[in-house]
Amino acid sequence: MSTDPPGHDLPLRLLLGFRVLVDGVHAELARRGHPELRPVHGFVLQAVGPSGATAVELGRRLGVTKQAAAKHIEFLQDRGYLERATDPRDARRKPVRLTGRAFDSLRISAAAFDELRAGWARTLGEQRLRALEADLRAVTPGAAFRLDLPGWFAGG
Amino acid sequence: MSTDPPGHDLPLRLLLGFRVLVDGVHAELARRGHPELRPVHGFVLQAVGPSGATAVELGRRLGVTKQAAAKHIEFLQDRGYLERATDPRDARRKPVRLTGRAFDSLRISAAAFDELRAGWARTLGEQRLRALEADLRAVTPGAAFRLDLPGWFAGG
DNA sequence: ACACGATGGACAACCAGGTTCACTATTTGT
DNA sequence: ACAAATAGTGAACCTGGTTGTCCATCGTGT
Repeated sequence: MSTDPPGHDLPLRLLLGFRVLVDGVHAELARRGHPELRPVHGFVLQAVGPSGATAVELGRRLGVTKQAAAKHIEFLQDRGYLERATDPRDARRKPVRLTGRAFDSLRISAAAFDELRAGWARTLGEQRLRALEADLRAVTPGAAFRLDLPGWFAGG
Repeated sequence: MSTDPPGHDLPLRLLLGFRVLVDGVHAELARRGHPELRPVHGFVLQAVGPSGATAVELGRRLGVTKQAAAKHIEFLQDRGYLERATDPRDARRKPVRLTGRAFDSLRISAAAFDELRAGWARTLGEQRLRALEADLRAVTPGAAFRLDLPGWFAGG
């Protein structure tokens, strides 16, 4: 009797929205000197954070194994986004830190996300956009971001 | 001067929302006799559709190569979700059709997505949810679903 | 002081999913 | 009739995830 829209439209739109925003940011990143960065790398750099992280910590934050985290570290270190440090208190730990280049990319990302959001605000109105954000927060868990998109999606 | 929320929250919430819905549907699918189906498979079955498809057509609909599509076909055929047919007009084509098992899984998925949507409607109110759907449609392209999530995200 | 368990890092093997390249069979069009 | 386009298949390769294994280092309890 109700004429509710079909439920399958919602997940599609959510994913599409995610892709639109992330693609927009990475187009800007590519323009501004970071063409090698893929969506996944932004999340990794974000997870490393200003205080750095070890492979184990990074894996925990991202919801993947330490080995998977180590592969990302190697990739980003090779390209100048991370640098290794040592921990004088614990010779086992080999924390990585963000380089200037990494901070530069994070600044560009943040600005691009803000600009994209402003575009949505122009389309929807700030009021509606805030409602959208609030509603999404209400129906999603507060949980941290999980990096295992490929495996989750396709079944690793 | 404005105190706009940071733009980076939006993509996270969109992705989280997608995951919540898809995880919910697949939990239900697993309970109802389809534990092997991964998120990606739902999209493949949807893309095959009631009228069937060949590997080339499927690849086009999903935005991946025909070889990638063929791998999905092989997987789903082995598990009884797809069956091969022949085209008497063109011996090159080997279209696949959905089996009864596939239709069963699609019915379960549709019902689960509707139920999940109803849950969101209970939380947000039907009004707000419709606004959310309309707003998402307004800021996302009408484009079809692209299957290349793993490669897109991590850089294949 | 020392042995033992826990922790961090690294390496190898494996699987999934995507890609490109190459090849065969069939159809279509000139 | 023959050449170009199309459908399917297989192989090699890349990435990113996993598990399993091993070694070095730290912390703890006896």
